[in-house]
Amino acid sequence: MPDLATPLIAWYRGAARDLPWRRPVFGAWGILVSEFMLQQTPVARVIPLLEAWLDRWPTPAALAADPPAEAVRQWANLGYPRRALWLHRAAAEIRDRHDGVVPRDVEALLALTGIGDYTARAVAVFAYGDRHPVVDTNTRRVLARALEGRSQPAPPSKRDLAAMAGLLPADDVDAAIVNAAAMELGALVCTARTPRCDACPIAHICAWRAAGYPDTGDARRKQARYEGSDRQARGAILRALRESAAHELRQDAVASDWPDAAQRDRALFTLIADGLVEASDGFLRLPRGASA
DNA sequence: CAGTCGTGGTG
DNA sequence: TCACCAAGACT
Repeated sequence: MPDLATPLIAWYRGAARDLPWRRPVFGAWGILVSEFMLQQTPVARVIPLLEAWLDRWPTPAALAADPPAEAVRQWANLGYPRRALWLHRAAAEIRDRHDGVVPRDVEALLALTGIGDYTARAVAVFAYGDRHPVVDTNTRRVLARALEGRSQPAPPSKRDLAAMAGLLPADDVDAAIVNAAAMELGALVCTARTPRCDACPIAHICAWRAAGYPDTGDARRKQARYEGSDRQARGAILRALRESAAHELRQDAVASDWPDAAQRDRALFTLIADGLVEASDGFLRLPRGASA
């Protein structure tokens, strides 16, 4: 196994972006919120909304004290609005189970709503400095190329965690940097479309480069078309509710111009099932929560 | 395991 | 122009 850690650490020192959540004082809650927002949403779109979020809700308890509707509205156009609901639930769980303190233990983090293998370890490592493998889509691509000689990674797997764990130095601080550096390399250099191999600090040990950059195929799931999809219909309904000054709309007026009425109704049904929308007496609202 | 879930920038 | 892509998680 080639040593990736040493060149990655050296490269990261000089090339890492100055991102808000990397500031030493950012705090575990800020890290947690940033990780929720970064799930499938690009960094540049997250930064302004993250800062607004933390200005409004500087602690988990502050967020949990407001109704989920406020979280969904503040989420704005980040996409996948279930994440706003889940972040609100996680905040309440942190208040109720952990005295309002973001837990440090990976198992406790995994038990929170909306937190999976990536986010749990990202918080434990980047907020608390513990030694765990953190594997995101960037890291999987870097390892697929450098170690397996593939052009694109296989679908996510539990094996990814073990593979990354095997690359981490013994020291906690160094291990955290290697985790961050692998992600950063994938984001800046070892990119999905046009990798900048001339600027890569591990090009000399890259199996994909040694093999002549073969196209090994792409086993990733392809995204469904968005235009005309149920997701677009859901987005239109939720946008109308977010932007409603009265915080409610007549059900027969929401997305009334949507071309496919059956699709609109189906989208609304799933939004209600997801807890993103509440319906009563002919009106739709964002969720106000169980307690008054 | 495979399907589902937003939104906007970009090559 | 339009398909691809983006610090995933849940069912």
